[in-house]
Amino acid sequence: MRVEVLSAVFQIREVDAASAPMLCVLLTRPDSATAWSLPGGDIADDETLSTSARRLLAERMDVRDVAHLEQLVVFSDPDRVPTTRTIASTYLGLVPTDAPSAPPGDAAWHGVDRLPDLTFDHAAIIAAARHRLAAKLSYTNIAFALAPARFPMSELSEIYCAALGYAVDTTNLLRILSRRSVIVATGTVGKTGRAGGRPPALYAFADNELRVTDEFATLRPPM
Amino acid sequence: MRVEVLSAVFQIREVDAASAPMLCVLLTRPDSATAWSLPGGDIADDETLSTSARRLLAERMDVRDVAHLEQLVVFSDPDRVPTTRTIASTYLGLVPTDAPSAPPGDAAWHGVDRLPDLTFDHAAIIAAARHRLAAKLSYTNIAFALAPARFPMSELSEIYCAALGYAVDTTNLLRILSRRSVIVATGTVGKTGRAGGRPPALYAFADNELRVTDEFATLRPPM
DNA sequence: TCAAAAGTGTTCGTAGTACACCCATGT
DNA sequence: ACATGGGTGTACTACGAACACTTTTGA
Repeated sequence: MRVEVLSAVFQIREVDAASAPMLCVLLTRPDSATAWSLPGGDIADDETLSTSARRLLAERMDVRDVAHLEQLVVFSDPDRVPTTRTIASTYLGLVPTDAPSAPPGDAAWHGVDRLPDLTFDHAAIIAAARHRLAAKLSYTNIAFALAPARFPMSELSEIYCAALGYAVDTTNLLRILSRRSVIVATGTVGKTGRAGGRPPALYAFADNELRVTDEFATLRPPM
Repeated sequence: MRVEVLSAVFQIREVDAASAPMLCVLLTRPDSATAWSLPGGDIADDETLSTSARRLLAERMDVRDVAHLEQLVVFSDPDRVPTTRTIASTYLGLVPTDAPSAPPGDAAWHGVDRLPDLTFDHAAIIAAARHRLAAKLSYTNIAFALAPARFPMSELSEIYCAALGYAVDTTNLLRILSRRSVIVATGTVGKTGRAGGRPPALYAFADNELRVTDEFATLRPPM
């Protein structure tokens, strides 16, 4: 029985200059296989699953700027890998937009809406990761791990839009995240765009660690 | 390397007649060990982790009425079990109040606020399970797995109170769960209590499967 | 001075909390 | 009748959605 670690690592990237930035996932295709796979590998004897996931991403994918990493469910169907019984402990990883990332030759970032053929149940793992990310965007500060250190609100809005799959109102996003003390104004301003326009104020996330910001939508404790 | 399955199984039980019902967890102490443990064991070759968890609970604990079972995080610290490297895939299980449960001699239900000494990291697993349960009570119909088939609102209120650890307003609970179509009135009425009082209407959960009822507290999709 | 982008303010709806008050039953 | 518990109704609050309007810049 094998135990493997698989990571769905996301980054918001500009796929082409014309269109809006997109949520992308890191995939690898060793030995020029036909289908792409999630990066991962076997756990070592002296490491936890999460350190193993981080090590494998650094060693094999040269990805060292994973700002957030969390466990997804374990995939344990006896037949998920035909050859040997393999239990996959899966992870969601997030890389900020300003982190350099030059994946090796056999790896590449793929827009989540244009995924190629994937091995085994890796498509389901990516779907679970997307779902988890979308859910946590609404009640935690998880976007800190996708955003650059400083950013104008319009850019943050694009990040949310790419991760959620639908437009969000930049105005209200600022109000919500400010009220919850998720983001703070830095006092600095950015550069105005190519076609003129008011220079934007720059914001930053208050924390660099996951924090639940809206714990009880309902049934909150008295007082 | 061993892979074990451990389950934190909860049931709301009347510990003593005088006090309010309490959230209890099923523990076992084989061979009269000093510390108690969560039920579990090794996975078989042809089963998934969840079927393994269900099988082990039925075989060893004679618990067959697990209405809801879901994965918690995997505990993978190399030293969590001193003797052999053991990765624990943990589960949260819920048993309705009206399910018969006569655990075998080496097992017993323990109130979560009066836990005995526990082996290894089992206390942390129970804490994670409680946390998950409390969170899901506020945005899913997960209480279906704790409540009996039919119940007066006062009883459901006690269940929520026991699981959350604080009082909930029965009146508002009815309104919230009705609006979300989590519970429905059955049209029947229960028996009045020992000291008189109006006989309560009986309600039932609309579904017997986990459903997210309040997906987006905020940032909901447009329209 | 005009277009483009950013920021402010206002209105509206709705969900949830708290709590007072009314109803039905056994003793 | 009255105590006991169940149920209904009604403010009140707060948060978020939508959108109009104002401000600041480059061309």
